Amino acid sequence: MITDFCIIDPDAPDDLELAALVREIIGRVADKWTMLALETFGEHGKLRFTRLGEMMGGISQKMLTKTLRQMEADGLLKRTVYPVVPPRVDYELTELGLSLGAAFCGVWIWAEQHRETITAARKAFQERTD
Amino acid sequence: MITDFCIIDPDAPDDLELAALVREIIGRVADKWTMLALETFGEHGKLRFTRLGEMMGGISQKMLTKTLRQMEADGLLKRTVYPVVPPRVDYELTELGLSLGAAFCGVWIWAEQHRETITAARKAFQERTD
DNA sequence: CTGGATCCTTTTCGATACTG
DNA sequence: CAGTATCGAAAAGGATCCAG
Repeated sequence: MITDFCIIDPDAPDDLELAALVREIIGRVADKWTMLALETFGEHGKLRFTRLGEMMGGISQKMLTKTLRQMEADGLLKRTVYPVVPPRVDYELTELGLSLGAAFCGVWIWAEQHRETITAARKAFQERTD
Repeated sequence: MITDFCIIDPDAPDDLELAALVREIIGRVADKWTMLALETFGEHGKLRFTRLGEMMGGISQKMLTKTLRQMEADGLLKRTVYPVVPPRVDYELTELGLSLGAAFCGVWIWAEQHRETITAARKAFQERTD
């Protein structure tokens, strides 16, 4: 499937089911809030719920909860609950989460490197379609 | 921003505005249909509207149009209209589009390599939260 | 402090019908 | 063939209130 863009494990199965799974996985991790969380954890390491929300900026607590649950379910995040009152919960990336952050670097770098080209393309397209 | 995951151009500006732009760009290109289109073009090169829709499978013509317009606006895609009847329109990736496909390889490979780990994590999480 | 539950608004998306 | 236009269903997302 990906063979035109990159060298890939030739033994990897190449059926529709796998492609669907891979896309489903990417669809989840490529989520706006997931990426932002990944970035925030990458910068600050272990974080508590409220602090994380502040660092991410603009996320509602509902979305924060949902994002964290999803990342935890996918094994990207480790959640540690301290049985104290008031409750304290720490979140930090797992090895898997860290490796995803690394994998995403290619795209982040691409976006940074080409941001001006893209902005220019958008402007040109905008003017072209009047 | 990304400095914890990868080595990055030290001269790159590092303000909130840039981060927002980069995230906005990634949010667009990490879209499900955009990624699928990228993959399909990577495999088959130049394609016509209807043919592309067939190759992508399951996409509505409305979403196909929207995805193609968006990619074209961002400079990922070149659209060629032949003034014939019935109309013929060819789409193919630009250099920028190809480079994005390459950048996404890291994530695709990550998803393929870790698909079983993720599936297992999901199952474990599911059973853990009963 | 950490979230679950609820309500409501906004956005997304598919299906359908229509045009040059 | 390659779209545009429109409608309604469904999902995403925000705001608020409440509980352990």
